[in-house]
Amino acid sequence: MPSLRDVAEQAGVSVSTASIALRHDTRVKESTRRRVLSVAEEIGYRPNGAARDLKSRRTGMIAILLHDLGGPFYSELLRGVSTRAQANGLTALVCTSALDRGGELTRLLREKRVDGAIILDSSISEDDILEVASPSLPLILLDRQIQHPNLYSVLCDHRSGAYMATLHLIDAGYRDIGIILGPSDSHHSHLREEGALQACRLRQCVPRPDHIWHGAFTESSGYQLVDSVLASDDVPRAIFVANDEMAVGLMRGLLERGVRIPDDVALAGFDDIRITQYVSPPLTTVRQPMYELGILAADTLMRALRGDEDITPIVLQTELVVRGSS
Amino acid sequence: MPSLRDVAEQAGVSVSTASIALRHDTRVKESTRRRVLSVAEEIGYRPNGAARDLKSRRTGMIAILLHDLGGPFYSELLRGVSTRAQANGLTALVCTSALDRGGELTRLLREKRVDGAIILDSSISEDDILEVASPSLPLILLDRQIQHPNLYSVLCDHRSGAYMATLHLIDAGYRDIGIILGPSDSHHSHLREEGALQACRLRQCVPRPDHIWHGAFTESSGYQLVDSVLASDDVPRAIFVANDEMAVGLMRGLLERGVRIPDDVALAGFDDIRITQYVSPPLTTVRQPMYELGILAADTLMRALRGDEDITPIVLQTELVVRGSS
DNA sequence: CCTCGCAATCGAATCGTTTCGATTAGTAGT
DNA sequence: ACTACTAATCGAAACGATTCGATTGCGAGG
Repeated sequence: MPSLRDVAEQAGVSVSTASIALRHDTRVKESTRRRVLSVAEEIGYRPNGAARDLKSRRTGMIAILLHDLGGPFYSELLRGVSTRAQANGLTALVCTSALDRGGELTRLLREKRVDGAIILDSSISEDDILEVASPSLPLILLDRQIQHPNLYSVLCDHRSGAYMATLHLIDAGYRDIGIILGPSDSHHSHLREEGALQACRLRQCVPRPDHIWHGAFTESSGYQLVDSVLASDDVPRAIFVANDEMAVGLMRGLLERGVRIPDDVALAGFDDIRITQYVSPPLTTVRQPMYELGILAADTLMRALRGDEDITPIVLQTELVVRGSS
Repeated sequence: MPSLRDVAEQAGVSVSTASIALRHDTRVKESTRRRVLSVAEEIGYRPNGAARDLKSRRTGMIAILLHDLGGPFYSELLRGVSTRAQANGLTALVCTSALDRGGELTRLLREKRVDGAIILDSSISEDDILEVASPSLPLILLDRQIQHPNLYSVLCDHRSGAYMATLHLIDAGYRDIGIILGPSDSHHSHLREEGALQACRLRQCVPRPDHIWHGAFTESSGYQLVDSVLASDDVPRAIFVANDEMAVGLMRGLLERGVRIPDDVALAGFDDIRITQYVSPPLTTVRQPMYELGILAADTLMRALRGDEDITPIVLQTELVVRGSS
């Protein structure tokens, strides 16, 4: 409630002096500075963020836009981003769009209540992104690329991850490969499909078309696919599943039918979500370096905020994690 | 970049008219409203949040303060909060304090960049909370109580949850109970201990003092406790573990030692984190209704923002989830 | 004694909205 | 033709900080 003006009056100085005194500026005499500080303390002065932001044209805050918090690795991502944000004196906020369609875009980005943002949310349209990006609001896109001077990209190499996982299955002796993908309009699904097929081509064991299925990237969709998979006259000996959620669901279904893993069917997933370590057998999967992704995304944002205009995309490699399912 | 003034000039109206025109106020003629709107669109006008907040003294944003995002149920909590926030035209932000000690308190709360906040983070000190709470910044505390006119509490009944779980173990025939708690300075650990002991007293099977252990609420600390537990000359037949992380760790340790669950030792945990469903056997546990907690917290915040001064704490009940481990 | 330079402080403009009381125009009533 | 009223619009004052050029006071140098 008390404003800088109240502090100034009670300390017997002008508002401008009070302002710089609070910022420990050397231009004020030590004695006045102490006086201002003690008055501020005494009357419970708190700077008003809105006023400061308005005048200084920066907020000291950055946003991380996610679709929802359910994602398994968001905590690691955020840890990476926070680390760097704090080192640069910024505060990182997380905002989800799943339930607040557009609200967060308007409040945070359109109305510039943050200095920049990191976006990992394929449900936000390209148009919306293009609309809000500006020289004073650089955006870092994760796992997505849009050509624009104020859009920077940090990508994970999903293709090579899927390639490694599939190659691993093949080279473990399972030449009869099946593939379970996500929704056909999913960019990630598409990339992972390409990687998997590339490995198959290399080893000359491209799966039959009816050994490629599509799920919804959810556990239950994986579970439901078990019928289709087992219905095949010639069940594949190994399956690359394009994400762990589906892989876990499928695994549950297979075990219920008495299929032994990896003896009857080997599995590999993608994402390295936490439960992959706890299912039995533990699931072979592909890890995305989310912490590093956060670090790089934040660093890129800092660069952008400093005016760096190099928008060359940064690509991170994934890591194959071999466990009992293969 | 373009401001309301630019819009007004180009549309040939005053700034004040432009302002209300953009808000679809009926005081402006339909024709001018359209003109203003089209000019705004044309020159890419975007309202400046800081200016708006400064003048209107509200931001339309609320914050959820968590220690970190690693927590298993935060996504449910956030979903609850978001639902209600959106229904009231507010945007919910998540902010973690683990890495940004104090920064988020200053930027968001002290400098009032949000209208209110929901706090679930025992690492934020009572002093800090008391310092920032004010009539214009109501705070909702989850699982914590502080007496203050602008602090509202929503609590989960951890005690009765622990009571139910322990009673369930005893009534399943295991009279020889062990208890694994969290750090002794943890409020949650203390509440859960009370509940567990209350059940034991009721059934007259209070555990021996050396059958009560303390961990760190982490999986690895649970794993490490397996030695102490098995070292006992008289291993308890059932163990109530004060959180699932430790329970899962302990379970892993026990299985490695060839202990059968629940035949040799029965287990119950607390929290109902996701992996409890995937470990074998699935873990009996206590579910906190995080979605409902989010809903209630948000509703309480809305009440507070409307000036309601009733700070009577709200208490939510937990739910026992019986699975294979008991 | 006068001026110069420096340190300390001040005043006023500014950021971009919102809001409220004042003004103008237009219409209707008598 | 004049007032009364409403509808539409305007002007100016906030909101609370920052910032920059201007001012004051004072000791040193000539």
